[in-house]
Amino acid sequence: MTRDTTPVTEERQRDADRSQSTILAAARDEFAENGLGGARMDRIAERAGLNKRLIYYYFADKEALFQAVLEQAYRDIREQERQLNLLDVPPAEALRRLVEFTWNYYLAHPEFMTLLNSANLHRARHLQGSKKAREMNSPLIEMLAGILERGRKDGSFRGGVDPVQLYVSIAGLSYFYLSNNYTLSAIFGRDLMSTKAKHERLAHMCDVILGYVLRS
Amino acid sequence: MTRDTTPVTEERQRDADRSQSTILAAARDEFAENGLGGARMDRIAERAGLNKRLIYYYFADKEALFQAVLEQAYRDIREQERQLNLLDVPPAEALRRLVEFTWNYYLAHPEFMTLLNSANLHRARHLQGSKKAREMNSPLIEMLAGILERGRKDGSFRGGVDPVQLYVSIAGLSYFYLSNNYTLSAIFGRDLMSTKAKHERLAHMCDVILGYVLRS
Amino acid sequence: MTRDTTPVTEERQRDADRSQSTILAAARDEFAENGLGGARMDRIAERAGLNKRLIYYYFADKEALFQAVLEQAYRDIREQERQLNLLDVPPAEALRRLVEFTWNYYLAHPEFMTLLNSANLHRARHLQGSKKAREMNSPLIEMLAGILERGRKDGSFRGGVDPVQLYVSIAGLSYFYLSNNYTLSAIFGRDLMSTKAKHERLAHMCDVILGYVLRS
Amino acid sequence: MTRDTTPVTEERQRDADRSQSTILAAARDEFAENGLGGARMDRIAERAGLNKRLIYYYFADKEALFQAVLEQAYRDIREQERQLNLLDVPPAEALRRLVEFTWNYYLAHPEFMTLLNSANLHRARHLQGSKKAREMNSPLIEMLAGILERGRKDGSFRGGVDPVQLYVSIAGLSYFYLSNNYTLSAIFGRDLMSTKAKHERLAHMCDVILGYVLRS
DNA sequence: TATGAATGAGAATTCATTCAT
DNA sequence: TATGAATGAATTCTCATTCAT
Repeated sequence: MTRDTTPVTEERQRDADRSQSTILAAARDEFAENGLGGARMDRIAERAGLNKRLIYYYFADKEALFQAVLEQAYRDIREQERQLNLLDVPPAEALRRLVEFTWNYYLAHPEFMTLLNSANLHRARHLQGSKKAREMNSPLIEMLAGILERGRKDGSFRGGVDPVQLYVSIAGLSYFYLSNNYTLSAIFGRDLMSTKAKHERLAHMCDVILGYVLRS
Repeated sequence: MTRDTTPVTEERQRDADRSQSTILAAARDEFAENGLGGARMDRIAERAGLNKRLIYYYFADKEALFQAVLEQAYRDIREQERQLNLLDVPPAEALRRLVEFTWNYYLAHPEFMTLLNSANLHRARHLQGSKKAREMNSPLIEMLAGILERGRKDGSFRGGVDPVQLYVSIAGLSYFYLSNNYTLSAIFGRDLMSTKAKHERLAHMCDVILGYVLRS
Repeated sequence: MTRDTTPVTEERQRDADRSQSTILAAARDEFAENGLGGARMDRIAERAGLNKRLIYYYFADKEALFQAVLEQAYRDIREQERQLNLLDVPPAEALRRLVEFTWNYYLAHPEFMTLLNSANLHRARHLQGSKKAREMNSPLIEMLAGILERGRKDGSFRGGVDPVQLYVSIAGLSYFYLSNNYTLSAIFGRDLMSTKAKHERLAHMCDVILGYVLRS
Repeated sequence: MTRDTTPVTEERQRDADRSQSTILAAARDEFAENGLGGARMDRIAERAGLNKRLIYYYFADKEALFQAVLEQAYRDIREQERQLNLLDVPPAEALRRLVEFTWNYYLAHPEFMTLLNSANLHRARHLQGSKKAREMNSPLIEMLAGILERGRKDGSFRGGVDPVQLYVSIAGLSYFYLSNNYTLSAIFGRDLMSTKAKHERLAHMCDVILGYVLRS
């Protein structure tokens, strides 16, 4: 009997897990494209290919779903960040790689930026509720601190650089360009997303960060 | 007769104009607080202290109202930017003032950032329709170009700096910090909006920009 | 003084009359195109090139305006009908002309049919209120009675034909074809409004009416 | 298990079907009484005893609902027409029955006329969209063609009668009288819907049609 | 006579959510 | 676990009508 039911249960569990992450992925896309206010539960169900009612089976309501999506998004980026290994790389090169990583992550995950915007529009109340806020702290801060320390020690970097400030600056340089690329393109009348433009932006950002950090 | 009718006409005109800009201001606040999807026409009317129907009398629909708000927001910031006179200021100091101006504008007008986010969430389609997109080009670009030129000439600045890239970077440094301050505060567990934190951020940004631009 | 004001008053009166009939014409078109429920006071004002408020100056409300339009429409058709002089025409030819007149009137005034439909949709309550209902009686009834009498006397027409019934039949033969021409065209898959089709219809209707009335 | 689920599914299906046709019937009445522009979705829901939202669950919008009502109305009349069996009836009698059928159908289904009027007010655009327009072709046309053929063969009917024209005429004779009965009654000052008046009309129409068709 | 501004009631449609199975 | 049917409360937008001049 046990043998009989156990696999069934497991299978069900697997189905349940799959449904749940299908919903999460669909919701992420919908929220990313339309914001929290513009997202539609109907469309999420449709994207997921599942019944709308099922969403409510797994998530209390739209808000809870958004919070889950947000947490998942943080888990994803932190996971990627943890893969970055810059311990053996010379400080300047390490910084350059870090800038590049941030840029590429936003490029590959534009939804992360819109989710972040939505979260902040709502004053991050979805994070307040989450006990995991602290877990969301980026491992990049630690990494940056290490790099800065190494650079300062070998005399190539200036001292007194706050890794948190630098982290925010690195992110901001990519973020503003990519998140506002539609309005910026319209205003400047040039395509900011062409291959050439993207190369130039990345080069500029590296110059800025290194120009700031390198001891002259 | 003339005396009688003229003021009447003017007052009417003034009423219409006043109603329209009252609506615009109310809409700006509502859109800024809730995004395009989360904004409520009812609330806009309520904020404006005017009949909801009147909004539709002056603006075709929610979208058109949003577009009008956006255009107004750009007019406002460009107006402020034009006031900045940095011609007589030494290049390095001029750059510092420019960073400071940007920072202070965002601080004083947080709604500008959320409006920008909303506009980009919708792929700037409200700008595409606007013939004024080009008028929205920032005078800061020209100003920056002049400053960079002066700095290069007097030997204090490095050459080859693209004013557009630099403009985007200056904006991005403030923008990311302020626009995402809720999530960042939650994650870092510190208040990014304290007076001290704000001072530190401004100092850091000036360091970054000048560190990059100054010839070592 | 009298001399001075009189012409002014007359001119004003003329303006007033003109405005009123401009409104009536605009309203007739709007009601004809959209029915009573679908007509829009805004559009009527726009069509008339006059301020919406003015409509209310001359007509109590939408209903009263519709009633005025209806009365005008009846006045118009009765006026035209009165022009028909068939006294000197041989009975059979007179009937043929009458059929032709009806057909041509509907062709030239499709709005008359839609107005009639609207009036009947509302159970002719706009006519009930009108003291003029009786004035709306068609002179064609009398005319028809005369023709039938002449035909019966000269032995060419059958006796016992009710002029009212015949009037309704003559009208009905044109009306159904023209009023429902869109659905009929769609269903039959042929264009009922081509020149050829119209000729055929007219010939058919004459055949029907004369076939019925002529003594065999 | 099978026993358990089958009826469930069926009942669900039946509920959905029932809701849908309840809505259709309610909508038909509302549209018939008020026209497309005058009909109210609220009232349709109320008439149906169902939630207004449900209407939108099954029908895209008011227009689509109207189209569905129209198609249903055509299905209904065509269904009734198909029941008419006039093959074994002598031609003259067959024609008489056809006139009578048409008359009685309109009498019993006055909503059909107002729906038709609404459809034509809107230039039959609801039919254009419907692939079924052709299916709506009346079987009466074929029937009429057969009757005319039989009558011509046995020498009682004249030749050269177009069944489509005759069909339109038969319909028109009833339609005009019944559809416009309110205005006609007001104008003539007599009740066109009294039993006597209706008898007289039917007799007249038969006389007209047979008078036209019968060889003298 | 004429008009632009303003409004309250209402109408279509939408949306998150729940029911019943 | 999964789903189609159903709903109440909004929400955007419309419309006839009135105000003030």
